[in-house]
Amino acid sequence: MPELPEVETIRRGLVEYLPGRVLADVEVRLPKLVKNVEISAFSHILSGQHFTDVRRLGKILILDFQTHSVLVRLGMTGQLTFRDPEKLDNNEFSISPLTGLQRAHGQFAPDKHTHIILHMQDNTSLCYRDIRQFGKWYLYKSEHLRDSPELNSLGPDPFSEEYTLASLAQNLKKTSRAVKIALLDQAVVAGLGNIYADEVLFASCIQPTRAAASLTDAEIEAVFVNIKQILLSAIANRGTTFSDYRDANGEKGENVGNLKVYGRGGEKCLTCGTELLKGRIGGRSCVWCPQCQH
DNA sequence: CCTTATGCCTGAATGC
DNA sequence: TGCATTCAGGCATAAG
Repeated sequence: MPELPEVETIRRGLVEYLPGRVLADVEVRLPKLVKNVEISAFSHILSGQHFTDVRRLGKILILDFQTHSVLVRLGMTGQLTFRDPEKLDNNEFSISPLTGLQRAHGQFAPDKHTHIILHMQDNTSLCYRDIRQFGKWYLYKSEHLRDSPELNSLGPDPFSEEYTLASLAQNLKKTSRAVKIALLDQAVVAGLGNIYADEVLFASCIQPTRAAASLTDAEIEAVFVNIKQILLSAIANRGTTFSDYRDANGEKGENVGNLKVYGRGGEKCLTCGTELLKGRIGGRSCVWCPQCQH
């Protein structure tokens, strides 16, 4: 599921391809994904404009055009890939010798899960594929982007100047919610999802059920530092792929092997050997070490 | 203000 | 083999 490191990896891929390219036609096959404007306006406004930049805030990807910006929330299974027909080999998919399954080689051919295609004048395209259709797209005039509810409701991005120990401490100390749930709240800090929230709490030796307001200053500082370190490390590994996540080139990330707790419920803690517990906190699955985390 | 529940979705995994 | 059920979860929204 795309959290900050996955979205950042997609962004870094797209920024190599998109700026300067001109949109010829916008093909929206599943109109409900575009949330704040009619499809006709969405297509009409964007057609003919060129990409100026690709940015990210938290888990939100921002596609900048000359007069407008598009916000993309990838939800659970959203994929944004760049497609260049001139670079397609004829063997776009191959059969994995290990699994017998079709394995992507870089680019995705549009299929029944491809819901939005931005066609460029040079015949390349940006394909949005989303199996579970939890993704959301928004269109804003550039000057209104900062006032959008989607960006306005975000807390500090961990790699922005707004992300400080003081801001994190303030946001954690004012809520009695479980710290795990608080870390998933995009208004507290923007970018963590279930994978990295579990990883941050393990690295910080904090039980996920603890009330956020009960954390000591030292624990908050550990969380503050570990958020940045764990996300940076995940970005260096090009994100975590469990099933659906792919980068702008359709490639998987390599960060699964870097995870200490997420996806390892019932296995042994890599630090102390205790069996990792798996439970539900606030409706979300959660894995932690009962020995290492207090 | 808070917490909990629900709906949106498909596909993989599981149970009978 | 097939059919029904459960689970995965980001996020908005409603209810308690």
